[in-house]
Amino acid sequence: MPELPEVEAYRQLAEGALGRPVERAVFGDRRFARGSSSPRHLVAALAGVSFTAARRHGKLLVLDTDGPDGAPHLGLRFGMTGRLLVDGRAGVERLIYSSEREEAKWDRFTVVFKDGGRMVVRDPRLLGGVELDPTESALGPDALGVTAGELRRALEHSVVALKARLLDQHRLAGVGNLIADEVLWRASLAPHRRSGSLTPAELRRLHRHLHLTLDELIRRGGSHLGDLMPERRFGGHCPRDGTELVRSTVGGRTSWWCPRHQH
DNA sequence: ATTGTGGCCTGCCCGC
DNA sequence: TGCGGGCAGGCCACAA
Repeated sequence: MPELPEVEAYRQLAEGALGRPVERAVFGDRRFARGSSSPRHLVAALAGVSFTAARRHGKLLVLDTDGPDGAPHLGLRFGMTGRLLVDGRAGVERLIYSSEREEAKWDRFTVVFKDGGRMVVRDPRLLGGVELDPTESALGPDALGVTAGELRRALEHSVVALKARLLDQHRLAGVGNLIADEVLWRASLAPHRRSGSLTPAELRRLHRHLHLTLDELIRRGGSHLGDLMPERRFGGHCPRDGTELVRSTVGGRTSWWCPRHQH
């Protein structure tokens, strides 16, 4: 599913859409419009502009424009099944939980450029969305560049489950369910640990593994390519010590973890 | 303010 | 072969 590594791949793909005047934008499904702007307003704001930068903040992809009225920013979210295509090329090949099929009705939002090319958000389940001028300040620091101090501030003074905090995009942006399980497993921390209970050593360990894991998954090419992923099922075993994994719901999400080495 | 819960959305897989 | 139910989780509205 699109977590930080996939959206980073989408961002790089979207760089191929920069500097190309937009002829028109089209909603394949009006429900894909998010935020306070109507689909009509969003489409009108994009006509004639060119994208000037493709930025990623957590799982949010932002395309800046050279538009006149304060240069509108286009926010793209991909939910768990959304893909980005530029001129027919996909940002990632395989997307777990989504479908490989090509259905015209899944093209929820399309930007047609004056050169004839196009950028498409394809999302079978409509869990993503397109928003004009998304409120980036509502997001926590990006997980890829988060400092140890920022991570500590995102987690301290809270009795909420550690994993729930890691998934809270307002505190830390970019970690989704699969990566949360992978990072906690690598850092030997139980998902239900109270967020504020981590010792300085555990915080350092978590910070180190967060960066190592994200770097590795970006290199491998997807959030579903972690070492824990193949065992995230009934009867699955810990790749480190062979213990049968436990499944529980933490922070409202299905969580798999090793009862022997994660504390 | 913080925190937890349910709903949205629909492809896919399973059992009957 | 079709059908119903359960499942997946990012995000948001809502309640306590």
